Parts: sequence; C-alpha cells; structure tokens
Amino acid sequence: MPELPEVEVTLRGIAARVTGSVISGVAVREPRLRWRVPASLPKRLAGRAVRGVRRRGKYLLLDCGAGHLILHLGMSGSLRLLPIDSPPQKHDHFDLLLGDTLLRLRDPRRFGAVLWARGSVEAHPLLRHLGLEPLSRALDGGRLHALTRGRRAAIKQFLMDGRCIVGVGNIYANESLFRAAIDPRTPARRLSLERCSRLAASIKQTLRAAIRAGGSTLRDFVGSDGNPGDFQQRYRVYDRAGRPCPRCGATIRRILQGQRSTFFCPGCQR
DNA sequence: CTGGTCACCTGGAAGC
DNA sequence: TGCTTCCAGGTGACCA
Repeated sequence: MPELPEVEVTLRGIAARVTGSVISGVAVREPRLRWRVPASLPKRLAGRAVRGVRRRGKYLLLDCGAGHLILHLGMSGSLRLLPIDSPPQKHDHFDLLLGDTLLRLRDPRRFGAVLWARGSVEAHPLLRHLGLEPLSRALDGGRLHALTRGRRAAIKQFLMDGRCIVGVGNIYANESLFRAAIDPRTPARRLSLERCSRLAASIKQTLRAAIRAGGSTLRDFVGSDGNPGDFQQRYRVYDRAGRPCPRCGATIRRILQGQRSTFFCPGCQR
C-alpha cells in the first residue's frame, strides 16, 4: 500500500488529531521492525506535545520539540486513529497514546520503522540523501533532464531511486511512464528535454490523482477498520499483464527490472 | 560515483 | 484439504 500518495493520505488523515496533542503514553508490542524500535522511545516521548506532522518522501515526521518521531510504513504498514481501549490485533506493533485516542501502527511484514531523531531530522542518516519531492516545484522537465544526464539506468529504475526522486514506488513509476508514453526500459540519459517535461508532468498528475482517490476513502480509514490501501484506484497498466491497453488496445506486458515487475504497453510506450 | 543483487518478513493466491 | 511455490506497494547493505 504505501507509496507517496498513501503516505500523504495518511498524513492528512492524522494531522488534525495529532497536532497539538500531548503524548500520554507509548506501547511497543513488537520492537523488531526494519530497525529495532529504540528502548528509550517511551521515555523520550511521554508528556511531549506534538507540534506538527509532515512528510518527507515516504517518511512521516512528528515534531516533538526535542526531536522527531520518524515513522515509515514499509511495504505493508498502515496507521490508524482508534479509541484508546481498542484491543490490539495481530501485527499491531506500536501505539502512540494521545489522550482518548491512539495512533496505531499495523505492519505484517515489519519492513516499516519507528525511530527517534534528535536535532535536525533532515540530517538523519535515513533522510539525508533523499532526492526531490515530486509534487514540489523543484521537479520539472529541466530538473529531471539535468538529473538524468549520464545515467545509464533504465528510466523506470531511476524514478524509483529515492536519492533522485522520493516517493515514486513501483505502481506509480509504471503508471507515470504509461501516461508519458515512455518505454520503461529507456536509458534515463536518452530522454530529451521534451520527454522529461512530459514525464515530470505525468508523475505529478499520477500522484495527485491517487491522492484524490485516497482522499475519498479517508473517512473510512481514519475511523476504525478502514485501510489506506483500499483505494478505488484503477490502474492503467500496473498488474494488468495480458489485458488490453486502455489507449491503443495492444496487450500489456510484464517484464522484470531489478527484480521488480514492470508493466507497460508495447504499443504506445516508446 | 554508478549499477546490480540480496536481504529482511509475513500472508495471500495459485498450482498440484 | 493440504502442501508448495510464487509474488507483493520499500530500501539499506554490499559487491564489482
């Protein structure tokens, strides 16, 4: 579930409730996530007010004054706001208690993270080398063109490299390249400025559309048992191998790039 | 520096 | 029904 749009929808879902709240407690039921949840976390967080929440790439950052709580949803994580007495279920590894509410992390595969950063979060080792925010002005055709110069890697893999652009995972890399009508195997450095402009615009469109789709299910997931992954999104190429391209009718193909599935239309992506 | 491969972990779906 | 195999939305670590 979590690529940038899902994380953004999660952020919007929790921001109002979390901001300004005092952390009344912390529950760590399973510290073995991608990295071990610091044992010192409850002590660091207890009694602190959350000043604000923001997103950097796929990381959620809770500003706690003396430091930041860093949350990452990995491949299978989700966050929910629940009544304080909600019994934890399997894979509910972490709770942040906020008065009568709790913010609960569920993550079956445990690729997610709950970490503490003191001082500047931007300087944290996990965030320091992150690339451009795709929805910001910083990403445009010229910037993308400049970034791709000299890069022999396929454009699909370039898009998924967080040191270049953050938040574009497998689904939206596929979907953005389809919208831009670019073959995912094209070496990044071969893209013209014009095609880079088209791609930059496609990435923004694709992500914004997904955020809008997620926004419509927001109420459910912020409630008790919705899931931010349940978007009523319909993908144009992702997971549609063997089915007809919605634009030209050619059969959508699945190939592997760097051990990840790539889906594209051989008819209109050149 | 770049690019390629592996690893971490669990669960769901498909195949036999 | 039950067992096996494959696949999954991320990304750091390690190697050449």
